[in-house]
Amino acid sequence: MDKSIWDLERATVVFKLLADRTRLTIMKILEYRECCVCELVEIFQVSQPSISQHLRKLRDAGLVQEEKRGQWTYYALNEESNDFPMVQTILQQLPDQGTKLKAVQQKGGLHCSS
Amino acid sequence: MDKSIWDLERATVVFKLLADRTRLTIMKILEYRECCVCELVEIFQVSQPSISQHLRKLRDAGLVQEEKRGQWTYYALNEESNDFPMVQTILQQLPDQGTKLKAVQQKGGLHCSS
DNA sequence: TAAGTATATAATAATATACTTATATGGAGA
DNA sequence: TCTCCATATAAGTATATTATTATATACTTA
Repeated sequence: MDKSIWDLERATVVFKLLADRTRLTIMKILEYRECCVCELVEIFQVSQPSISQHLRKLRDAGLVQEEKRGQWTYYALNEESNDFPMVQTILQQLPDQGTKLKAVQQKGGLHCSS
Repeated sequence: MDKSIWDLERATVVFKLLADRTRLTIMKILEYRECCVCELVEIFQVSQPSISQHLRKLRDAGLVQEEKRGQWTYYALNEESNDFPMVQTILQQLPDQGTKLKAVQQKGGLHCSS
């Protein structure tokens, strides 16, 4: 359990990032497991650049980290972030989004190793 | 303690409202006690209409409730809101802002009964 | 090396946000 | 009633946000 006090200024930054349906869902999915960009593109009804831009915002703020493996880029929650306890506390309250990921896996067609 | 699961869509709405320094601070102040508009105007470095507009957004979303008493309008957290548990969980993590209110009281000059 | 796939970036457009000043409304008291 | 004070609303402006399409980059494999 998170006992820390959140910096108010920092909280507004994090809230702004989470105040978007796509980004908030991405974060909850990443709480379930790390994830390749192509999987996220499949899940949402928006273009690939749009997903990339959302991921960049989350990464610029340090909320997620990227790791390139071969042709693919994987994103994961950044557990080293000072904001991680805040993020975790919030994500824990949200309904599971893992099923979205499973649906994409089921459907097949992606070549990433997830 | 809040055990409820937050609706994801609703969470983005609340985060958007709290993703502003002024509004987030107002909410934390109102957690301390209900408050007259004129007190809030004193606390922040923005114009009175700006405060009114922030309050309206919070009220339109049901996060706060207004009550007119005589010449003054008092705002308080709306504990009846479905979002109140979420709001409360968040506010509890933020640093106290009650001192801002006390500073205004000390300074005097306001005629409201707070 | 050519072609295909995965991802990022650039440019742009539509919309939303948050402030300002000016003005309206409505209660309180002389 | 006239005026003052508290608050809300309107209008305008600057900036931010989020999507799109077009294009660039980089790895992979034939």
